[in-house]
Amino acid sequence: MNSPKIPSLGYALLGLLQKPSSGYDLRKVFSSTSMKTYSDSPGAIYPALARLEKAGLIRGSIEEGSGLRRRQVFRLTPKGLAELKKWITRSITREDLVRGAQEIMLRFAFSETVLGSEASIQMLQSLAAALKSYIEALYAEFEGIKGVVPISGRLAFEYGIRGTECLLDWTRHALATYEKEGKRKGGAS
Amino acid sequence: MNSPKIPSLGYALLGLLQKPSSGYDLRKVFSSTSMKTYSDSPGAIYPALARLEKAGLIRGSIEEGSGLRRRQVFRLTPKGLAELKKWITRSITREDLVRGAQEIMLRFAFSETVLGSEASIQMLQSLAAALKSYIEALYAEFEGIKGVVPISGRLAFEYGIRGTECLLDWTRHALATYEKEGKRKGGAS
DNA sequence: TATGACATGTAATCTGTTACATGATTAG
DNA sequence: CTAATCATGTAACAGATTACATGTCATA
Repeated sequence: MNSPKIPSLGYALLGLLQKPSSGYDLRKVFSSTSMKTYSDSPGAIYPALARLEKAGLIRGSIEEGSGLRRRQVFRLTPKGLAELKKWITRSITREDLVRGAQEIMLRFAFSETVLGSEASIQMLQSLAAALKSYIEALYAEFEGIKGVVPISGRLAFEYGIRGTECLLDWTRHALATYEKEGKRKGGAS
Repeated sequence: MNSPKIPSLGYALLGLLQKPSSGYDLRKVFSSTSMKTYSDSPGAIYPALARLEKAGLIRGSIEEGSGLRRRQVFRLTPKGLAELKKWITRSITREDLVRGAQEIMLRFAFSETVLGSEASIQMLQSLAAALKSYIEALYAEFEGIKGVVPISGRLAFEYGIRGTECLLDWTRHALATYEKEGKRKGGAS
């Protein structure tokens, strides 16, 4: 129906709202933890929450009397949870990889609590497949340019390859971790 | 005087304009090469070029008669070259690292042709120092959270560390490469 | 003559940044 | 009483995305 493209920040908020929180709580998450890549400015958070609420993905309720000032606590609606699940389970494309690992990691980080560890494992497998084909393409492009660019340009491109290979290594490490956990607990989910 | 904050795309354009190019040429670079992270849409490129020209950093001249349609070729002005140099030689901060490696790599890729290999080496040393301190901080934060997040969250954080360590490894590789090159040519620039 | 590559641009819209504004409550 | 922290928001502006508009030249 109406899917007016939710930006990355919107999904970050949906994921964090698995635990009901106020705008201020969310800002603190962005400013104090490792999610500093997202803006903690009120001019970003509050309008984004308003958009999500207008789209019916979250619902805010004012909490009075807890001592402090009026606080609006937001919760995921069923529609919001569905949207979050859809986002996490989208298969990983070349475009996702070109944009960088950040959004992929955000999806992965939420995958387990939203959908369970089988979903995390599936995401890792989809990621590994996309990475292998991407790395091949990068090597092919490298062959074409390595003679015609300065050393710094060649090295920068090499980092592009190394970083992607590092992500693939991590993927294998993560899969191995889930395998171990699965055994320890004796099975999936 | 007037430094109304040039966005990343602006610097990418300045760097590419070391070789005089038209807007269309630049778009092709963004759409066809490894710089796909930047938008190749005319709605991004042409206004960005207009801003740079208004700021006196580049100058466009219409090239007639080369067979095809009117083509406006842009060139760096001395002011633009100075701005580019300033951007490349800025020391690397924690904020730069948090935002990701992309802009750092862009600066590095241009450093050699704009300022020479000594500048590239200095940038690598500055980067290595910033990375070492950042990695320590990441490990410290990891200790605090690894018990309280789900496996997928812990793994995502681990990737943050691994990716940063990978960048540090690359930095050493790049420094070693310059050392070898320096020996082969018998000294710096 | 119609298609596709070359080449440049504009308009509407969306999102984020920066800075400001407001006001309650708590600690000193 | 004053400052800091909690908590929410708005307004002006900058920049990107998407889609559209325009027009040339080569080729099939």
